[in-house]
Amino acid sequence: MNLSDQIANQLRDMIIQDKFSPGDWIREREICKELHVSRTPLREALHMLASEGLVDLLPNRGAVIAAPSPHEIADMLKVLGVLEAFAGERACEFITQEEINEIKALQYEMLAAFSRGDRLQYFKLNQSIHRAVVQAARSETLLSFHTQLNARLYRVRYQSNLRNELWGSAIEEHNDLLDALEKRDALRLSELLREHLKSTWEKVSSPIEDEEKTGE
Amino acid sequence: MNLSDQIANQLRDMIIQDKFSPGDWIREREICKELHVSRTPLREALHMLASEGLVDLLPNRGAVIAAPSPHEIADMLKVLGVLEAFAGERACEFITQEEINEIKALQYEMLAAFSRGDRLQYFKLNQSIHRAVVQAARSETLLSFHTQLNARLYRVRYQSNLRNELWGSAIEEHNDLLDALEKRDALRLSELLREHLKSTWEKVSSPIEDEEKTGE
DNA sequence: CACGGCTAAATGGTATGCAATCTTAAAAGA
DNA sequence: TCTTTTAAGATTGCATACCATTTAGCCGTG
Repeated sequence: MNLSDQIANQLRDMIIQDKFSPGDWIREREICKELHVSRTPLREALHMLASEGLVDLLPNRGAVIAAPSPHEIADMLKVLGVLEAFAGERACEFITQEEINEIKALQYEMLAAFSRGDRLQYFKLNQSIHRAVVQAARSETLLSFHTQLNARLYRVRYQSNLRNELWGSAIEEHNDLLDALEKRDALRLSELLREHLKSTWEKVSSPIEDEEKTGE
Repeated sequence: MNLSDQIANQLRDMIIQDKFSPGDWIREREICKELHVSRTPLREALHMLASEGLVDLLPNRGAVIAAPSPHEIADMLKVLGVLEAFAGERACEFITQEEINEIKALQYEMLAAFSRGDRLQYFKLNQSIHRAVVQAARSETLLSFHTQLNARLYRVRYQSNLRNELWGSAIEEHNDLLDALEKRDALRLSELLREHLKSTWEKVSSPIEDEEKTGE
């Protein structure tokens, strides 16, 4: 694997894990020292992240971490909802019993994380479940777009998950989701997924409105 | 605008306009001479195209123009259908009369191109109409994914349009589409768009099967 | 005659240097 | 004291040079 790709992955993780905040400047030389690489592969990595929408490239002024507005976030969640709804339909068609069992296992692990109050683990398992459904849809294109959108949304969703009082609310919805999957009820599943994303927006939006007040 | 971006645009156009064929190798130094730029910005551009799926980057072996398999093409068209169906729903909600009139105008120009037997112009107008519908959906995310998918599919669609006997078949479907738009019949429009992409696959798939025989 | 290893040329990967641009801070004038 | 201008410092953008890897051709051997 290329050094550029490795760096891109590292930066993606750093952005997602909040080592950078939206609006933060990325000073090339600084990151170079930190990752012990030269500027060329770093710059290539930044261009990749830019075309994924994770950073904005300003001419002669380098890169800043993308800071999507509430409007843009709502927009992305809408499209994500559409993609997941479609994924759900197809998943009902193609998913194997083993995959369903794996999702069940993830659901139980998520319950465990909830009981322990381990929000990070809960969040990751939550994401894994959604990813598993999309993977069951057997569409590379869908998976790649889903991954792209999730990367852009990851931070904001994680933040809202950390703060929100309703952070365990996905459990009920995921139970229904699993039920629909087992019965291969495509219509209900796709409806559930779309609803699920809508409720995500509600959970996400109130913290965002708080954040708005603290300034850009 | 960055030199890298300019180069990326140029390469995109060259790929789309068939100056490269799928599977072709991109020899960096060669293209550098041709475009009168150095390797650094060219390589940055290639990385961007790679994350858009237009080229594949092989470690230590450079870049090749992506050659999607028939299966992958079908997959992309499916997802494109979903995106356009959603776009249709939203377009019914947000589109203005001016935009509808513009689409009508494009439709008439398409008829003109059809009458003249100008396949290239016909094809471009066809694409413009679809893009106009997506733009009316007022979703940046949707538009960007739609653009990305179209770029990946452009060549294959253009090729099939050139060869196929049924190259004027979109006219009837587009008439229905306009009708649904004017009546703001979201359900029918989204259904039409999905159907339209399905028929695209049928038009695309037979030439591909022919091509398959000539070897990878 | 065929197969395999070796060497050389070509290609991609990375580092660094130089030029252009932007940011800043300080100094001077109003 | 505040504003404006200018100059220095820093940062990015691009080019080139160097290193590693791959590939293809050739020679030698079985």
